[in-house]
Amino acid sequence: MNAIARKALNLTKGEETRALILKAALQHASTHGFDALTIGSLAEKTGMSKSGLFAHFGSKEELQIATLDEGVRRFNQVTTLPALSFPRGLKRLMAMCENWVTWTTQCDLAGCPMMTAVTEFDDKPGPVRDAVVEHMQRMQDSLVKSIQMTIDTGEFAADTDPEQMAFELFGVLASCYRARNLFHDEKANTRARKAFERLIASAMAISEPKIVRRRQHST
Amino acid sequence: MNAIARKALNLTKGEETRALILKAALQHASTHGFDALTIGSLAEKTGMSKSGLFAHFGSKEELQIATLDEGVRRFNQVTTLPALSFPRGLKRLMAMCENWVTWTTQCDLAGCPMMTAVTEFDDKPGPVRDAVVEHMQRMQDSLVKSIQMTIDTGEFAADTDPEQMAFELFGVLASCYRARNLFHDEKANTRARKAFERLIASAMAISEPKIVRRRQHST
DNA sequence: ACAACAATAGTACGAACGTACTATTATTTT
DNA sequence: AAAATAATAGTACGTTCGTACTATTGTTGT
Repeated sequence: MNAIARKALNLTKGEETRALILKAALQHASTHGFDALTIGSLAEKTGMSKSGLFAHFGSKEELQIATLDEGVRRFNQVTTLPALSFPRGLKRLMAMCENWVTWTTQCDLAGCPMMTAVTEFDDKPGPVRDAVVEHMQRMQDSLVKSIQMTIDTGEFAADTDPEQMAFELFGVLASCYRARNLFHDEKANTRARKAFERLIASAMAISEPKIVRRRQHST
Repeated sequence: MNAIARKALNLTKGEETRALILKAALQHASTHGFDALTIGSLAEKTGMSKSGLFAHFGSKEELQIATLDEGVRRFNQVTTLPALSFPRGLKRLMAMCENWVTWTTQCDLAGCPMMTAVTEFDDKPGPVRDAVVEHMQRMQDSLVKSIQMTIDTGEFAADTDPEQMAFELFGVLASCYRARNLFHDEKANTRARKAFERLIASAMAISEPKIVRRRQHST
């Protein structure tokens, strides 16, 4: 990128390089994990010197956090944001589910970087873990809110437990990623969609016509 | 352990040490992952020398695979095996689900080592990945078989899709582990149980009395 | 265009890694 | 008890790691 194009985007040279590094870093982390996100390998991948790259972050932990942030940014960009164009309630929730299934493919990532980060740092205290927890908590809150909205619109039964449902939706996604990445199962996405549908269907409010059985006859 | 006690168990000194190492290794891997399973840290943890420990495995990969095998062995020991004492069908399947929820606690492990291994090696070709795939495939097959049995006993509806159900059961477990390890959510186990129940209930065959609606009246 | 500054490269360091190779103990077999 | 063998420890090597520190190049504002 030349200086003129950069100015048009209001980017300094440093910011541009940083973005390029993070793109490579996210790809690397989504494939090999955040621990494999070494300064050396990333320097080689970007064609930079170790020290030149290092200067952008100051520590490996900062690099990991920055990469995680970038992952979340991209995630929101291709899942949450587009879903907002749907009316709040069931439509929007369903759009989000569908976007979850396809987002890594859309972003040209091997696996889901957040899912990787979760298992990698869930028992490793420190700033990176803190960042992971914060991000995942925020995502979960936003999901719970979406479900609550669907209750509020009357599309989900009033006694639906939003947190329980979020818990189960997340599980479907985890299972989908595993089937895709470990088994290369082509049916993974289909299975995930079916599971989402089942989950959503079972939460749906039964609406008219209300059926009242006056008499029951056994065969 | 002295030589006499060892002989009683038909163990050579080497086998005993190996078992002790693997116990420590499994604990370490379940907490910090299989990549953090370094010869040095493990030697320190067991009070052995690096070379003395190394000699038992010959390579890091072999150590990782042996640790994974040990994890699977323990898993089967506390989940699959006890479940076999229940009659085949729904009872046994439910026992397995319950055992999944509690097995890491029972074995004094921080996280589920297999779940960790899956995300750690799903994109890292090599013998360890091969071992992970094989183990997970075997587990899934056994789960599918259990579900099929429950269909055969008539407890699950005949049109139940065993693979789809296995997919969803696994997701619940993944979500449970995440909630426990990342969020330290005490409700994780309860949520998992509820999810299992829901999943099982929705697959259950509707049995007598068969209700036939002769007339429908709208309110 | 030139000074001021930002960005990148170069070099060096101690630590930890996996794994040879050899030496020394324990254990087992005869 | 001695000989044979298994198990463990010691030492050393080349790599790679993260991160200082300094030098050089590139960019930007005046």
